[in-house]
This record gives sequence, C-alpha cells and structure tokens, in this order.
Amino acid sequence: MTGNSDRRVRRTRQAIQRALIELILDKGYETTTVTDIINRADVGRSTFYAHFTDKQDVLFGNLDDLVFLHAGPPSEGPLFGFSLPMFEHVQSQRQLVSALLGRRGGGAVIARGEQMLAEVVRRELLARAPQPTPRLDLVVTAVVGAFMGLLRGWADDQFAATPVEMDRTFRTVVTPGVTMILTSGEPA
Amino acid sequence: MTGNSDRRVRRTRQAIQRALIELILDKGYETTTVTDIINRADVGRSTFYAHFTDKQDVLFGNLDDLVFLHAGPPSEGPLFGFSLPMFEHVQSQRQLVSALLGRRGGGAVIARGEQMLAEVVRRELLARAPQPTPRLDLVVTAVVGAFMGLLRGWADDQFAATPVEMDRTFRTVVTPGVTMILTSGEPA
DNA sequence: TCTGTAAAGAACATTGTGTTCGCTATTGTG
DNA sequence: CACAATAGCGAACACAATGTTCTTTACAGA
Repeated sequence: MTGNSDRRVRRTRQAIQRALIELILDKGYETTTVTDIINRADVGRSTFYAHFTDKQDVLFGNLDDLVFLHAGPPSEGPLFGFSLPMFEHVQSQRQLVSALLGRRGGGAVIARGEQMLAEVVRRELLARAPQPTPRLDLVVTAVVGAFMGLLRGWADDQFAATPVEMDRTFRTVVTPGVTMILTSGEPA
Repeated sequence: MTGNSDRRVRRTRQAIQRALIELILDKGYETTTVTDIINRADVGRSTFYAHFTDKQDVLFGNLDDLVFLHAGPPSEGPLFGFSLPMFEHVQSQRQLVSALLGRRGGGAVIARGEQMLAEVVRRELLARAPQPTPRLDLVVTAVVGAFMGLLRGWADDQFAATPVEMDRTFRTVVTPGVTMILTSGEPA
C-alpha cells in the first residue's frame, strides 16, 4: 500500500486525473492524448506510465466516482425507475457526460455504461417476472439500446429535451412491450 | 470523368477496396491501418492518397454497395417491416457486418447506420401517424437505439439467436409502445 | 538525519499518418 | 500506330503519438 501513503504518489495521481477531466471538457476524450495529459498535469512522461498504463486506465480509475447508478433495490417503485433519476443526474453533469458519451467520446465508456445498465435492467426484469421469460437477454439488450440511444442523442445535442421528456419517451416506448412479455411469458 | 474511363484507375480503386474488406474480415476495421491496406492491395502509398483521403473514405465508397436498406414504401405491411429482412440480410453477410458493427468495428459505421435507419423509421412513423406526434424525434431515437443495440449485441456474439428471434424481440418490445403513441398522440 | 523511492526529463525505438517529387509504364485518343 | 497525358511507383520526408529506459534530483516518512 505504498501507493496510498506517499504524498507524492497521491499528488501525482490526482494531478493526472484532474488533467484528464479538464482536457475531456476542453476537447473531448478521443482527441486528448497522453502527451496532452502530462503537459496539463505537469508531470514527466515516465511518471505517467509509472502510474497508469493508458489514457483509459486513468479514466476508469475515475469512473467509479462518477458512476451514475442511482439504482435502488430492484423491485421497488415503477418499472425502469432508474430512468428519470439517471436523466436528471446526467443533466446536472451535462458537460462531462456529454464529452464521454457523445460522438466525440470513446466507445469504451459507452460500452462500460451499457454493461452496468444491462445488469440493472436484467435484475429488474428478473425480479418482476412471474414466470421464466425466454430470451430475457435479448429483451434486456433492446431496452438498454433504447435508453442508451436516447442518452447519446441527448449528449450529442441532436435534440433539446428535458429529463422528464427523455424519461417519458423511454418509458412510453418500452414499457408496454416489456410488460406484455413479462406477464404473458411471450416472445422473444 | 477521367476517373471512370481509365482502366488503371478502376483497377487501383478496386484493389484498395477489396483489400480493406479482406483486412476487416481478418482483423477488424479499427485495427486495420492504411499501411496494411496498401501492402495488401500492393499499391504505392502516394497512389492510395491520390484516390482516397482516408481509411474511412474507402469504406464509405464501398458502403453504398453493402447498403442493407430493404425498406419498401413506408406504409405497406406491418409496422417496422424492415426488421426481419434486415436481420436476415445481416446474417447472410455475417462476417463482414460483424466486423463493421461489433465492438471491434468503428463507431463511424455504426453512426452512419443509425442515421440511415433513423430516416427509415421516421418516414414510417410519419406515414402512419393520424395526428402530428410531439417529439417524434425522441421516439425515433429510442426505436433505432433498440434495434441497433440488438444488432450490435448479435454482431458481438453476446448471444446466439435466429433472425426470427431477433425480429420478434425487437417488435415485441417496441411496437406496443409506439402504437400507443401513434394512435393517442401521447407522450413524449 | 538518512534511506528508500518518487519524479524529472531527456533520449530512444517504434508505429502510423499524410505529403512530395522525379521517374517509369500504361492508357486512350487522334 | 505513335504520342501526349497521366496513373502509378517508391523512396524520402515531416510530423505526431505511444511506450520504454536511464540517470540524476528531490522529497517523504521513520
């Protein structure tokens, strides 16, 4: 645990992480280079690679702090209850989230977000299914796809909308079909 | 129109495009470099840049041939009639499409696919809406997101499924909600 | 204080992109 | 067929970015 106790280590790591966030806000994730980061953080090149393997490594070290999982226990409240709180949270962190999730952000972050969200949705559906639903994985994928699609479009300013509108669209499109599947054990 | 009439030009362009496709099948789109392409196509570096600006430029030159738009006139047949034919077509071109749409493929192709698909969905919804639907753009985004999510998951082998299962999931999840929106002029 | 270690910083190898230029080979046309 | 136009070759170049290695310096904590 040397890494944590030495002040120099803490300072350096934090400088690098802050620098990345700032740069993401400035010019987006993809276009930010390691060279940019070490310049902004004012650390030596070797120092960077002593702490992180990658740009992505830095980001993921940070990502857990930013995790927007306001997901409560699975079976409380309405179906897909995570939706509105999530859209609201995204709006409050608009700049950063846009930079990470939009077209200018890396696919890596989106992939990670999709995975986490899929887990949430999966549990929610399992908790509510009265009978085993066939091909639940497919349903989860479709639902996550709809949500993330909306989120990305929003992040990219393809349309202006309030969190409430986003939430309403998502639920209105997706909930009736999913409810049918859950109750009837129907396809897919 | 020199470009079309000179045999050398035709040969070169085709060699480059074929090389890219082969390389995509070998190692994926993102990891394929221009250097790879000119080696495989056996053309000079300068020649490549005389014809294309980019790896992406080559791809998009090809993409129209691969266009999987089996979208008939908007208001014929069932809602989202493009779904099954599209999944079937994707399966027949499995390797290539997977390489392009999966995680190993570039975001550029996905983005393009989403745009084209959004256009199809948009027209279909407009043709069927008895009354103007508010925030149709949001609905389109959600629908496209669900479809592309399924398509990407499939391409990535996250699950095995037949085109029929894919189609059924997509329609079952999405159609009830969309129908409600169209008929009631409801949210979002 | 004094020892272990973090950081600086510079040099280096490597890989990829995109451009330039003079020479050669091929093409379509008169 | 002959010839002017031009496509292609290939090598060299400038540039940007990644990741490694090494020596020297400076700092933290016991």
